[in-house]
Amino acid sequence: MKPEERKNRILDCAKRLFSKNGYHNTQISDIISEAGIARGTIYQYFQNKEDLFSSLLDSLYRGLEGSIIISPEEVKKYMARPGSYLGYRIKRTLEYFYSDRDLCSIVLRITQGLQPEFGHLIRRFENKLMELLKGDIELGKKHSTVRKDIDTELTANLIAGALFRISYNYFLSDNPRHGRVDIDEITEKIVSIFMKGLFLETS
Amino acid sequence: MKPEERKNRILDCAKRLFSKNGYHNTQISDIISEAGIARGTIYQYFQNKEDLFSSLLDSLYRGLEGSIIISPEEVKKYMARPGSYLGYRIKRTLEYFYSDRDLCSIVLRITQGLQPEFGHLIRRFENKLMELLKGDIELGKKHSTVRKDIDTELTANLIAGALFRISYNYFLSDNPRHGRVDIDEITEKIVSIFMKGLFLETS
Amino acid sequence: MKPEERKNRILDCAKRLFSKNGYHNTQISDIISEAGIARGTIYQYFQNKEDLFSSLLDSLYRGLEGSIIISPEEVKKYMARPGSYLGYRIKRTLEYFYSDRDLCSIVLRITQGLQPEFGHLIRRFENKLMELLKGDIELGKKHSTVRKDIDTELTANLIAGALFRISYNYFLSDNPRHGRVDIDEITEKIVSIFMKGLFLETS
Amino acid sequence: MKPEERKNRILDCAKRLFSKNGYHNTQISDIISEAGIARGTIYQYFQNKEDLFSSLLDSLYRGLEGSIIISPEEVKKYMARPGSYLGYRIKRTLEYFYSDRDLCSIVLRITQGLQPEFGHLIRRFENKLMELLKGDIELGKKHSTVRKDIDTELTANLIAGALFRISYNYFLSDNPRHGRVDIDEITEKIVSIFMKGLFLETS
DNA sequence: AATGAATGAGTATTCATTCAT
DNA sequence: AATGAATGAATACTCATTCAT
Repeated sequence: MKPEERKNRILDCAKRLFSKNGYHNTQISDIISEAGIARGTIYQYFQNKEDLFSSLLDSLYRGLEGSIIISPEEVKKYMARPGSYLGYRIKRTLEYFYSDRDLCSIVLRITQGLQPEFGHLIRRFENKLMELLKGDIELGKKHSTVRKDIDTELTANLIAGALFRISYNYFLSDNPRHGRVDIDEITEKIVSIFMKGLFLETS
Repeated sequence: MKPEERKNRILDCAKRLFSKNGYHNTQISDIISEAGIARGTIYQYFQNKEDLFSSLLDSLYRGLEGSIIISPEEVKKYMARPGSYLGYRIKRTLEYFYSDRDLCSIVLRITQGLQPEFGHLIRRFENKLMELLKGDIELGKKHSTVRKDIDTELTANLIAGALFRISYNYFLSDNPRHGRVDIDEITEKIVSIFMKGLFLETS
Repeated sequence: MKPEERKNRILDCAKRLFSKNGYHNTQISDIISEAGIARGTIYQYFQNKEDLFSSLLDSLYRGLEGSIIISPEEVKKYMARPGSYLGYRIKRTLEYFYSDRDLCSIVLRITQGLQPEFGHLIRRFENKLMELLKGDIELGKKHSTVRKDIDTELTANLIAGALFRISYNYFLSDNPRHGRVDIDEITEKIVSIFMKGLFLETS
Repeated sequence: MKPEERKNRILDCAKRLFSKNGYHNTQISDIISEAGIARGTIYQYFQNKEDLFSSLLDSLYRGLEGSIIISPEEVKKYMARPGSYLGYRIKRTLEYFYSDRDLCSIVLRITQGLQPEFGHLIRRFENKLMELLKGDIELGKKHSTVRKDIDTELTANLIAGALFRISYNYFLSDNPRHGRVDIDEITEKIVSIFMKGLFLETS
């Protein structure tokens, strides 16, 4: 097995274990026995447990960037109709979390109770999504598809929180839903709420 | 100092420390030195660290129940206008988290990465809110103030996620906002989004 | 057993083991099994292995100060005849090392190859003796009992080196001499060399 | 690079590192990175770390033998005047240590705290010097240049201890003296003490 | 001969919990 | 009830050595 392969194998096993048991309840011993390597080997690739976890977060983050960024062509395409653009963003975000349950668990759950030493790495995920959402909202305001009186920051938080919780609750294996999850359907439902609101018109 | 007092003192110190440092990074040593008691004393009141944390979650949970449940009279009062009822629920929920930053940190952050051993205790908070929100939505549907085509479960998750994130981001001391937070204002903004949606009517 | 007793017991066992096996070849495990205590107990009294060793050096050093300092009355008493004062100093120094073979081994042997982190503590022993010897020589020059043309620093080094080596070679248990060592006799021989030199007068 | 060259290069780097950091604080990693070779290569030339250190001591010892042995012709030459012979021995010994600071540090410092496993190799240095010094003294006694009443063994230890300490303190780079060290001057001062003693004649 | 990734025994240290006083 | 010294299982990390390439 080549070094690069082995490193990825370690990261992979670590991802599974961290996602299942959390940072503190995952021991180096667990990781090496899962990966089928010797105790010392792990320290050839990572300085220590913290560095391993950081590296893992790093690799997950790189996946995020690739997944949820929308290209200029796509922007044009989806900008036409209000809601269609937001829907696309939502769908892409849900797809990111849906694509990898372990990732989802680590980013949305494991990561949360950790110490400031990981703070920076942890925030990157939400900061990135927040940044994109705020950009989307501002863009919408500029194009006059989004109401100008809404609070950008608060709304971005509202959407992000909604997406995190829905991802967490619908995608994680230990919170199983009956049948397969249909992201298009969920997206549509969410967009519908943000399009029309919750309430009937009380003309 | 009376036993009951002492127990509360321990819980209080533990709350501060857990909220700041997390479960694993808070040591018994920290708690006893913060509480000014002897090492053994803590075990007179709690079986072990886990029991102490559970007891703490218990006491926080009892506060939740008292805070966000809406009495039948209030239901009547707020049911009249669509949105006013939801707004009231949102406000009460935000107030609950705003009232105690440590509580907010523990419930929304510290608790997240923990092991299944706490799972049950942890879920109670969100389950309670979810139950109430779902009830609200169903009630709204029955009274024909809420659109019948929305997905109750998903919408409850959406609202809960939004409220959690907003609480976390606006109330916690280490995520400071400029100036004091105005819950009424935040509530109004959130309600507005759920009333009218995000978008301008495109005639 | 009282805490103070226990701490001394640990220091005592550590002294024996360090003196025999050196710093790096003495494990915490060795010390605790020698002292008959639990693994954690040692860390109640000392921060870590380094701190334990430092504390040990400290206590040995305090013994040195008590042993080789000569009171003003003694100075007067011995100052009368040249050589008698130096002899007294030599005797006191030899007695210090002779009194405790472990001390002797630690100060003269174990300590030598260690890292800068102990440098300060290690130097104290030789610095103290050097300081005293240099004082003695200067005093002798002032009283015109010592030749004014000798180099104080170099001579102090010469005497110190001689005393260290003789102590090490005559006193240490693993460098055994036949029969008991007679410090008075050794002292006399050393003084004789420094009194008359090594050589016959070749008048 | 030829094998022999490479082996010497390793020994050379090891010497520098051991002399600076001691045996236990010098890692194989340090040596290979200093020598610019691969980890495995070192084991082609030496069985293990202990063997490497032994080989190093061996090579240093061979230097000692070459340096401080005095040829029969020289014996004749210097035997004439008392003191001149001893002075020559002292000078040669000091020169040996002065010629190589790393050697000096290893022999006089690093080596000291080590375990019995090196005992034999370590003693060789001092044994050799002791053997020579004792021979010198006995020779002096035979030629009636040295006082017959002095204790050969003790005196040899005294001189050896003095030379070790003076070498260590005057030659090592981390115990710097102002200006360059003049071995002839030091030798002269030492010999003077052993010639005339320390004290003024109080006839 | 040279390489360097892999190995795993060895070690210091932590920290929740106990229990004699 | 309160104390705090003692406990020891658990754990991360090191580093000399090996061996397939």
